[in-house]
Amino acid sequence: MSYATRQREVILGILRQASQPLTAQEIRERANQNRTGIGLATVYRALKIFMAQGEIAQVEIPGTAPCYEPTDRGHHHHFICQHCRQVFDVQGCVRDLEKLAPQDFQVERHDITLYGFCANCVEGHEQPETK
Amino acid sequence: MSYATRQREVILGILRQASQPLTAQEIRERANQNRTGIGLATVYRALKIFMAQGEIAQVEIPGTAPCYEPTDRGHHHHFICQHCRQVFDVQGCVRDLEKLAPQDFQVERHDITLYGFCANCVEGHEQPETK
DNA sequence: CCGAATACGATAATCGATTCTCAAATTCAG
DNA sequence: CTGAATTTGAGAATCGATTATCGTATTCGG
Repeated sequence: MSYATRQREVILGILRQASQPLTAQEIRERANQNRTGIGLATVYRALKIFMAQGEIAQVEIPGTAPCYEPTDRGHHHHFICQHCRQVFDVQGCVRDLEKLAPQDFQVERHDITLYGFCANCVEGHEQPETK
Repeated sequence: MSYATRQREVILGILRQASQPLTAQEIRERANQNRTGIGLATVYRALKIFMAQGEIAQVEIPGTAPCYEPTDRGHHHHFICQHCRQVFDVQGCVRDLEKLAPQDFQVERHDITLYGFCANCVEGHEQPETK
């Protein structure tokens, strides 16, 4: 009912090798760096299939196009660099988040997004400590 | 350089009276419930002006159109009902969020978004405790 | 009150993300 | 290998959010 194709392998491979969530565009660009053209439509078709299979998940970051990442990375959150706009994975979490919601509300899940400057962009922006 | 108009008063009033952040569409709908037509373009023009003045801020929620809320509500976060899709303000916060980021990263701000069912929608969905 | 500056409303235009279309290419069961 | 089912790529089409256009209406200093 579904064929295994070179393109889908490439797309899934790119997502797995990436250290950050990627947008559909970024996936296409990386796919085309090496081999021949993979169409954007194909990327979206593959993403839809992989999401249906639970292989990957969409990460929606305000102000950025939706990103995708493998689901096998466990519970984590994201850091967005205000300078280079890259999205980084952040391990770890905090407890007691559910307690923030009003009592009658039922919290199913949560997202934490940190904004700031990544290691590469810290220099020159908002110097951390002019020690 | 900028005229005070009935429309802008209405728009700002709606945002201030609302208990939740509102989308441009929602603002227009509420404005038109009572009086005569306020165009969507006018809503966007007013929002842009109020944001430039620091009166209101944009709240970007993945999967929802951008919302707007007054800036005088202090530090808080948001809860999105997975059923009715409404956005609720959540008071309070957690500490030590900065510690989640890698050491070389500089955290400037953060967003916490809770997802689940609001008080009105809990019944019938994922019953909390079939006690 | 007058008139220039500014804002309005309706709608068309734009924008970025995503989906659709369709002929050609690929996959894979037999 | 063969052919039916599926997928692909390129570009057109669509979608929702936002912005631009433009003739008319409103604001407000003098």
